[in-house]
Amino acid sequence: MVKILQNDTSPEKILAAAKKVFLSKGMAGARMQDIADEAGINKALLHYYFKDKEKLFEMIFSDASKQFFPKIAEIIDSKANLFEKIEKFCREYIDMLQQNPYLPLFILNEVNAQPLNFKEKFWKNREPVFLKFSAQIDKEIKNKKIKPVNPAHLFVNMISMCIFPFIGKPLWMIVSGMDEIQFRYFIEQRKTEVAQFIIESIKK
Amino acid sequence: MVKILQNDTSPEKILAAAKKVFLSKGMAGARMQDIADEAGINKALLHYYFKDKEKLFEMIFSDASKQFFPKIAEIIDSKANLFEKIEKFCREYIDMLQQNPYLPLFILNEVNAQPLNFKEKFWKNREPVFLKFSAQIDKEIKNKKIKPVNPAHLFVNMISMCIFPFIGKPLWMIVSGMDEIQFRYFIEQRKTEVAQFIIESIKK
DNA sequence: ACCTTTATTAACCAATTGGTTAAACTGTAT
DNA sequence: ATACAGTTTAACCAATTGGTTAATAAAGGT
Repeated sequence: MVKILQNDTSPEKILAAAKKVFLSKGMAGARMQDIADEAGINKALLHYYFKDKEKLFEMIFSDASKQFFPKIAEIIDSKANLFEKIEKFCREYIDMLQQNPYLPLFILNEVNAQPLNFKEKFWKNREPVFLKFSAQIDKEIKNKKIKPVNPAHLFVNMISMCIFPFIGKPLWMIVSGMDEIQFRYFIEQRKTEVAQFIIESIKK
Repeated sequence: MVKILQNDTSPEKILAAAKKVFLSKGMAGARMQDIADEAGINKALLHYYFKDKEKLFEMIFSDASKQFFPKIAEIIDSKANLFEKIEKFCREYIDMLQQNPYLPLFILNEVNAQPLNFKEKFWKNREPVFLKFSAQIDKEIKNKKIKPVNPAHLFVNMISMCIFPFIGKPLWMIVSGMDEIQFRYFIEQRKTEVAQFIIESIKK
């Protein structure tokens, strides 16, 4: 079932189609013909506007990166106290992933496939977001606001619980017997459940 | 760098090579010629012993499933108390993943790509592992041993924190600046840290 | 109207890739 | 030695696929 996109310029149609195909099939599984069909245009136009598959993929990946990463830094940098930040992060990040459920698997597949390529092209001049987070945790520990926990594990735990359910969605639906509507509600709950779970664990 | 396997029968060499290639490249990215090279044999032998790419892939996937899933049920079913079970699960499951770090991304990519196919071929007659876990949680809540938590979220949280670090490994190494040795130590810590983090959150 | 540039397409091309074949090789039983 | 079954290989084949080309259509300026 190919849904042809209308009302946009050709490059826009191509990007929308490429995003859809690359995010669900990945670089290796995506077919240029499928992207052209999805966009409702001739395959040659893909090369006319974007040179080749790799360039088109990089375009999509770059876009996806901008959704996936800056959101984390943005909240870590904000001026809320720790618990508020944790709540805000879990709520907003899970919400963003709910609207882009294929993002995590897409990004992580590519980073795993070519870590060095990713580091050089997409991780130059990034803010040291984890160091900031870590520093704040250490401060809160020193001020006796939270138990002495390892910031690295806390950070990874939080990220894991936010992201993984989207990667494991179809498996979890099979295991739990949930349907689409129940899963949607389950994710809705997690927007507050995850932060609560974390805070319960680290609060004094 | 192709390392040719020796001392085994051809089918064994093929399976070992196929596992290596499929787990790191996935179905779409894997090449039959690469598998043959890795096994140090002629490509035609792949078809002689395993018919075609799909059959060979299913062989590997079936094997991987047997590592990935039964381990969960095994521990959930054991006769320990809840906290011991959580500790045992996190320790043993993370340990297993440490020895098979590509397993999660491999399994989850395939399940996401073809959920129905997975359900029919690999999830028939499985034990209702989540229901058992859920029942035990409800019992512990009723007996006032732990806070009233939602078993579904608890289960997904635990699985997420165990599995995700292996999917996000290269990204986390870039973000945190860890090298291989540090990451290994980080995982070693998580074998106890994750369970502790969970128990701190739910204990009364 | 006419020309020029840009956009779009059908047809085509070359490389890759999964899979086949027929011949050669290896070991074993007679 | 010979026959025979199972094993292995080089060469080949057909389909797929990323990418090109040359011709056509559309748009814009004069």
